Amino acid sequence: MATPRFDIIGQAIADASRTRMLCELMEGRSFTNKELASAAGVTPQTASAHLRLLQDAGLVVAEKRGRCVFHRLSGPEVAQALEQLAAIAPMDSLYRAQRRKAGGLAQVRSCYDHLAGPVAVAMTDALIARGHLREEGGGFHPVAGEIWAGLGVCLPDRVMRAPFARPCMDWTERRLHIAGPMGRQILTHALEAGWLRRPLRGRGLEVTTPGHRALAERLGLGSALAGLSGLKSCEEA
Amino acid sequence: MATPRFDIIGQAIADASRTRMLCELMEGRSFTNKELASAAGVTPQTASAHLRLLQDAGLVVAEKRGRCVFHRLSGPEVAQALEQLAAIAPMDSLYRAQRRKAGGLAQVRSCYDHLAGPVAVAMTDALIARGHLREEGGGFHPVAGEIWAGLGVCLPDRVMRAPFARPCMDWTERRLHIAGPMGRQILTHALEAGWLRRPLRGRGLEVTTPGHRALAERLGLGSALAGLSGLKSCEEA
DNA sequence: CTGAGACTTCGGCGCTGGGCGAAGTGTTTG
DNA sequence: CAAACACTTCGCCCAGCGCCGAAGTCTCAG
Repeated sequence: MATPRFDIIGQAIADASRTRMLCELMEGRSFTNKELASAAGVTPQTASAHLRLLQDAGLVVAEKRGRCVFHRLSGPEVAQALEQLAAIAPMDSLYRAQRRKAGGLAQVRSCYDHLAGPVAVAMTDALIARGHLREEGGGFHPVAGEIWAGLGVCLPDRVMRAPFARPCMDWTERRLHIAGPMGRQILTHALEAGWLRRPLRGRGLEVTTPGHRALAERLGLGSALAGLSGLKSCEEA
Repeated sequence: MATPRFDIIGQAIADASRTRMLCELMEGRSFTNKELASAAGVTPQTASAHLRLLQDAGLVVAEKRGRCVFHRLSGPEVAQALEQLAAIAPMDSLYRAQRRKAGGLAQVRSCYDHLAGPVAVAMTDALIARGHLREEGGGFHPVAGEIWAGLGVCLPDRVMRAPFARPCMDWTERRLHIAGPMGRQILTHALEAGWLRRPLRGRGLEVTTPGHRALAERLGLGSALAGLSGLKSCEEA
């Protein structure tokens, strides 16, 4: 029989430790062996074996700089496939408790190359409610040019000609939100405009004061952002 | 850490036998234990264990009718996730040889709920070349109404209002083709109009004589269909 | 009722693979 | 050069799982 070798990918993601590493890597940044070992709760030598396996499966690429090795997902297709899996995978049972404890954790975060978390879902809802975006047939369609006006963003023609919004199932919200090229542009712009900032330490993204104002004024997200003023990223224990 | 349990899905697809079963199930129909055991090359009792596992992972549902149990993928999300994985998974090395031997096998087939195979790819290309479909930002966009005229198909308003075409990476061609709601409509129509037929035995779909004529005249696919006249589905060995 | 067929359960075998401690390699710092 | 550090390799232990033969359950045909 002619078959794609799902099993090779399956082997790679079949282990809980590797799953945790991949979830970490979904943030889009590079991570060192040590960071990923800590995220997975194993020793560095075990993590090393896992990462080698993930590399062999083609999910992860490594780059050596000095005495450090930086690992990241090998491409957007991988992130997209993992997202798709997350849509059908059960959630970690520890999740709900942890989320309560962690508070603001993951309110805003990056999902490989676009925004995710409750705020991203709220943004998508607001864009639809205001007529800037249309949901149909399982996809998001921008109402020509409108979406950019809604965000108050000026974008290059190249992007205007390819404003395709791929839906993405959020891990925590289980709701669709904007991914794809448009999602990437929104994240990029939000970072460039200073609405969001990657904190030096820890996970997630910080909403800056101008970011608060912009999202509240342009999309009416004041209430969704209510608990976030001065939000610092939260660490576990 | 809050994580989706990729590993549960991973465990389920981590085995080559289960991979073969899933590929079989991707056709979209229901299959019995015995059929799937044969497809995977294992005994029925082993297949039974595998299917139980796939069921526990939520990938497959079983329906008991009389003394037979029919298994099928639990939903479109599963098929979509598997497609996405196929895009990043290496192909079975036996594949190329088998494909040559099998000849017409898989020239046209269903991929869960839409068309796949070389002919589906050619259809997509033809629709783009003729201006009925636009590819941008990683998605396909119908040029309003035109695609249906191109296919000579009259479809309900409901579909016209939601003509979203999700791209799908074909297993064999490694090329994008039409999936999503539009893909489902195209497959449904092709079956209803008698252009395609599910053979009683064997895999894939048959292109009927009217189907040949319709695709050649409307989309200029005469050459793509050249080797297929009177095509019967091919069995292995 | 009896036999055949589809499927599942059970038990046992053998292999694979995750885990860590200890030791090794290469790089940066002092 | 020596010490610190990041990472990898090696060797070992043990749990888990794929596989099949044999036996059991359920359903249908005669």
